[in-house]
Amino acid sequence: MSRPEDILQQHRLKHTRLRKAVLEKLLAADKGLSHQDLSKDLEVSCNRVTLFRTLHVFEEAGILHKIMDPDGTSKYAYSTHPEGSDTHSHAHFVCLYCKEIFCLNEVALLKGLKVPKGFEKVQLDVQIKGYC
Amino acid sequence: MSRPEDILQQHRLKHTRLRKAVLEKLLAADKGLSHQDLSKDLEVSCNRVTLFRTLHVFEEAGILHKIMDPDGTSKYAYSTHPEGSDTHSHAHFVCLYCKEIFCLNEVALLKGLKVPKGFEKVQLDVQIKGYC
DNA sequence: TACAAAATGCAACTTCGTTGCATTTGAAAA
DNA sequence: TTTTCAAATGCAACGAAGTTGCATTTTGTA
Repeated sequence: MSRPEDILQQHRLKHTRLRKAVLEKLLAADKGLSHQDLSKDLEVSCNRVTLFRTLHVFEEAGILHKIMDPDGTSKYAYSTHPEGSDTHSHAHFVCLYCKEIFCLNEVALLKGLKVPKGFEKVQLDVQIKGYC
Repeated sequence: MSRPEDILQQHRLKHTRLRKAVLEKLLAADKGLSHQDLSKDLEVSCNRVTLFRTLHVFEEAGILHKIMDPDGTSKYAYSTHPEGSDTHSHAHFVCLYCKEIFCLNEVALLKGLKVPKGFEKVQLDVQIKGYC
C-alpha cells in the first residue's frame, strides 16, 4: 500500500495539504467518493473549485479513475492495478439504492471482448448494478 | 420493428404527439440520444420539463434505458431485447471524443459473471470506451 | 532568500435536472 | 356527441454539479 507522499512524488505533483488529504481518504475508502463526500469528510478545508481541480489532476495522472453513478454524479476511486490486469479497465458494483460504488477485481473474463469494426477499444468498464 | 403507437398501447400510456415523436426519433437512432439532442431534433415543440418527464416515463416503463456518458449527461436508447438476452443488461460503446453511445449486442459472454457475497445482482452494464 | 510556475481562492456563470402549481388534453363513460 | 376526470403539459423558480477567468498564495528550486 502506497503512501500519499510517494504517490505524489512518483507523478511529479507538488505536495500540498489538500492533495495529501484527498489521497489519504481515497486510499482508505473501499468505495468511490464524490466531490461532496470528500468536501464533507476532509479535515483540511478548501475551496469547492480547488477540490474539483485536484480530482481532475489526479484523474489525468491516472492516480484516480472516475465512475458515474446512475444519477450522473462523479465518484472517484484510487486506481489499483492488480497483476495481469489491463491498466485501463475496471469493474464496479453500483448500488441502486444507496448509490455507493465498490471496485471489483473480476476484469479477467472480459479480456477477449471484441468490438465492431470501425471502433478502437481503449478501456472497458463493467458496472454490475444491484443492491448491497 | 415496432411502431410508436403500438409501443404506447402495449404499455398503456396515453398517446400524445410528443411521445410519438420521441419514440420515432429513438427507434430510428442507432445511438443514445440526450435530452438536448432530442429537443434540437424534434419537429414537435415542447417544454424542457415535459421532455424530461417523458423520458422518465419511458424509462420507468422499460421502453428506454438510460446510459451516462463520461461527462455525466444522460443518454437514452430504445431497449431492444434480442432473444436469449438478459432483459436488464446492456453493452455500449462510448466514444471518448464525440461522446456518442452505441448499443452493442454482445452481452452473452457476461452471463456467468458472479458478484461478491452480500451483493444482489440486478443488471449488468458494459461500457467499452474508445474512439469511433 | 528570491523567484517562477503551479496551486488556491473567489465570483460569476452554465448546464442539467427537479418541484409545485395552474392549465390543457386524452380517452372513457354517459 | 358531450361530459368528465385523471393524466399530461407549461411555466416559474429552484438546486446541484461543474466550469472559467483572474487575482493571490504557496511550492520547490536556483
